Amino acid sequence: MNAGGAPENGQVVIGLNAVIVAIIEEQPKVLIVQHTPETLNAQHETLTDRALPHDDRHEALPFGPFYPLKHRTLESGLRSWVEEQTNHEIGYVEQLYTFGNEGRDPREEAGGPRLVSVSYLALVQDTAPTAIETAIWHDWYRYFPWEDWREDTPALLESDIIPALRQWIETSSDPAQRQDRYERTCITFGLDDTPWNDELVLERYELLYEANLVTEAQDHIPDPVQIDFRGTAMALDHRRILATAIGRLRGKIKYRPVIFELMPPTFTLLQLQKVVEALSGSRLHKQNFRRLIEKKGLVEATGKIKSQTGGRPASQFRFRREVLMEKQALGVRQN
Amino acid sequence: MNAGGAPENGQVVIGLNAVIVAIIEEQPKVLIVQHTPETLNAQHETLTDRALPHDDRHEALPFGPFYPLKHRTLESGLRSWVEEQTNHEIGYVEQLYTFGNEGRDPREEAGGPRLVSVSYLALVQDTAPTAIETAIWHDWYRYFPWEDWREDTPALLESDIIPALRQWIETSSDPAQRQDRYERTCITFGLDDTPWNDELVLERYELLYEANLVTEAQDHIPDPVQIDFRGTAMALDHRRILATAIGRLRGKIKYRPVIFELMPPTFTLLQLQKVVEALSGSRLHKQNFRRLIEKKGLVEATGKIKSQTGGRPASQFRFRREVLMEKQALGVRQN
DNA sequence: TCTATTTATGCTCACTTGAAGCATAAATAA
DNA sequence: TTATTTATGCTTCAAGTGAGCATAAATAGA
Repeated sequence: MNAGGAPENGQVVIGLNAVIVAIIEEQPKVLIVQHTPETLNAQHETLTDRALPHDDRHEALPFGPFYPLKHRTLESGLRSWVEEQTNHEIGYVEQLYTFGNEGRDPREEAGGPRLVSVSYLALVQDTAPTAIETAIWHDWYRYFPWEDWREDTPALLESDIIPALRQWIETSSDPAQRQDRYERTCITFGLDDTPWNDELVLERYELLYEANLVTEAQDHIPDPVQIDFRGTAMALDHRRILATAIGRLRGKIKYRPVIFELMPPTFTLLQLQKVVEALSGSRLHKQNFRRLIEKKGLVEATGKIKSQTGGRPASQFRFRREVLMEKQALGVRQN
Repeated sequence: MNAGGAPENGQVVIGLNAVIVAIIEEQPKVLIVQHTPETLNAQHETLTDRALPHDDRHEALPFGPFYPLKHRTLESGLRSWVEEQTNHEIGYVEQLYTFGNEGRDPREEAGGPRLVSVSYLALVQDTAPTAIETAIWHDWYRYFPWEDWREDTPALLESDIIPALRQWIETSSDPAQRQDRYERTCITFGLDDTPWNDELVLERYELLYEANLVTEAQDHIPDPVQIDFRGTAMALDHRRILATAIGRLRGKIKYRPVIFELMPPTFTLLQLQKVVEALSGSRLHKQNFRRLIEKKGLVEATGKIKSQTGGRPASQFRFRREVLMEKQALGVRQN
């Protein structure tokens, strides 16, 4: 018997996962911790029932507990341990998704509780060093190299992923399934003239997973050389959560001014553009970008001028805090 | 001591809330159950600490338990009890939000577990009668009369809500707060030439809540005459969940073809338009709507023709199932 | 039967938005 | 000095959107 709830139907424990994003030197970074198999076992969900190879290479998202007696809300629980661990004030928090899949916690089989994880996206203001030594800021394209189109088409796509996907399409014996695979590949990976859609990060990852092209999907210990071949693998389903976060953020910046949560107090328009490009993984037309930003009225010139830009000095801008109120205030959509 | 988890930090129970939507006779409907105070106490979260008046008028969203030992995933748990209770196959399910606020379950104070509710939006295919006699399909504008702009501007807005909000703005003594209130009211309620944004359902409800203009926000037993004045009140924070669902759905139909989950297998373009209008609460330009739909290639003519339309017979269409795969396939955005 | 009314459907037009590029200004680097 | 880099203003062409005109084909009613 326990304190409350439906004991005969099993118990539940809640955990909080955070994708903590910052822009450091114009690159998109996520806070990553190194987990040992033991710490992982206690905490996370898997995308499948298969266990990951225990080879000590577990890069994982930070994970925190939810203490019902201490935290008034899920979000305040998240904020408290994230701010504690990162020394950053969190500007923006958004709930991503709640995972309740069976079979993530091995202790479940021994009658342990079901682990339900609520995942969050958090944006922090740049880069005071973190309090935890085990945590590192990693470029998020480390995990999704095919998502970075800032310098031309990612090489890995042409040389490896697209051919592998085409082969996966062809290996199906059922014509309807081939058709289905082909269409989904078109949409997500922009095959055959379909335009690339930067928001489909999760859909692309899931397609690769289904096609057995990422390490997490393999049920054998992978060849060490292969492990990081198509992006660095992560513990359990953390790469999936990260993909959710990136896709959500890419969509969000197009219609909400969340971008400023990642900016320093004052910046030039090119700096702003670089951050948008870092997140969306694509290049933007400079003149049109500034026209857009100025039209929206999201920023105002400080009157100051920044030299050492490598060229003509640029006006500095600041974000107009007022528009934060305007919940629907437009973002920086450019296409 | 209990079976697992962090007992010293309190326990947690998970519940599942569903906003089940169907279109019945071209009106947007949600499945509503009548709750007694007792059934409510055991289950839901409140927006504040204040209790609702116990006057037997509790219209509530269907609620179901999550059994970790029975349900592989949260979603399958939801599907199983919803399909059981409604006799409908659910075409589409989307997780909305997870609420973990303190103070919803009165038993918490007596050492009971924290109640965490995961809420879902479910779309069902029309209208076989439901299995539960206590459940009724209600027009969703019953709860948000100000959201229905299909026949001109809602009368309640001009006559009551806008004046009340203006007064609320003025009653603030702090000028900055007045400014803030004014701007938020402009954005959400389209004051002073700001255009009405159909997706801000939740933001509008929360503004009314903050301004003490909805029954749920009042901490006294309301005048019976007043209860349904600004839309029918719901139990606890269910009206808030419903607002989340409506806003999410209104946004979704603009870029994903979820609308077809609500349509019969075959339909005319006007029928499709009426459904979009019912959801978005606005009128659309007929010729432009059909141009849009035909351009997207989401539908195909069946070749058949429907008479008794009250005018010239119309071609019947069906949804092209193929495009369901195309996750990014465009929806029916018209503005 | 004739006519008003209703719905279906094709098409035009003005206007807005978006993508791309030209051109000039004002710094730094060599 | 000159090439290079960045900043910034402006134009042009194409595509998309909103609004309305016009015609077709049914029903409802006198």
